[in-house]
Amino acid sequence: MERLRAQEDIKKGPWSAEEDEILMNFVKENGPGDWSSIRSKGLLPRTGKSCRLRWVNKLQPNLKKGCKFSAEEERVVLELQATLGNKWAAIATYLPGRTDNDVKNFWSTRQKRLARILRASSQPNRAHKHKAKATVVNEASTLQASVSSFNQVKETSLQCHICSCFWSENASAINILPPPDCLNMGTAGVISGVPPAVDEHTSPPQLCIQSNNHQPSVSPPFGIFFSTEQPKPALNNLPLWQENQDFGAELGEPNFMGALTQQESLEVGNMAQHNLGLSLDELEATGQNFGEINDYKDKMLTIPDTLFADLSDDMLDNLDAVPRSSS
DNA sequence: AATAAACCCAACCGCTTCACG
DNA sequence: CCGTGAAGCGGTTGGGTTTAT
Repeated sequence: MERLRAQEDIKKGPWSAEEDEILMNFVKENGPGDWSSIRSKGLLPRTGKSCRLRWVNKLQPNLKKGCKFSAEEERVVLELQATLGNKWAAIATYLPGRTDNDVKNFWSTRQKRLARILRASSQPNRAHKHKAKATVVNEASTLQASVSSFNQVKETSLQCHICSCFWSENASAINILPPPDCLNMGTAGVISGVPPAVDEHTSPPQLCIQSNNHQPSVSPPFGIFFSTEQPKPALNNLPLWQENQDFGAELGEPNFMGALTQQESLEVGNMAQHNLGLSLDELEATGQNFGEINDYKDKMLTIPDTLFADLSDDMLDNLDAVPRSSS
């Protein structure tokens, strides 16, 4: 009975300014901890859990309030999410002024947005269907070659079509970030960079390479992640991100991937990765339409026509969400 | 101007981990 | 060891705000 009454005394819902002030004063005097004593001392009718959350997410100093994630923050979130998974608290430690809740909300919103854009871009355009193969082969091999050489030269410069690469050695992952202003065929960006000073105790060793002659108009994330444990990093041998594995479901055909061979699944999945990995904010800000971006992505991957031979019309309609050459 | 859709984010819930008696 | 409570974390929800139609 006592417990029941105690539960009824617990206040929920939005915090008032007065409650915030009481909590701030408590932390000022006692430090951020012993949250449950706030209620047991009768200071606030809130659970310790609620008090802690309020402090962590809203009241603690140095929080970035009311400003959107920057492109750099976005890049960090995407890179770390790919490496760490949904470890929001861990990811937030790399983003000063951001909480795990911030990162979580950012990611969640972004995923919804991607899903919406994916749907929106799925409008049927049969004229472009089945035309993926012709112009893309060379670019795919270019990327492949670049990845291989990058593996070997690491710290020196190299020529390729990719303008921005991120190499997280401890995570056994390389993130390739090709901004669309490198789209022009034949444009070779000189990539050079040196490993930044790294405190191995506070941050994972990371080599960040930026283009010398390109300031990406659409900054990362736009990436392919793969394990360096793969003996030969090749486009058709990349492990999929989880969201790629889920892509079949996104297409409205849960068994889509299952209908394909593993090799085909990998290719489609990585193609989808491109689609899902766009930096939407900046992409939209540039005013570029998705057709252009999709054209670009076409140049990065080869999708054999045979892939589509056995798919239903509905599935093909959905696949229009995936980049396809307009030529 | 009205309405719907999308976005944003505060706060809750449930689960796991950890510390302590 | 075991039980219990606190703290921490990730998932989810709901409501307010902004943007698009």
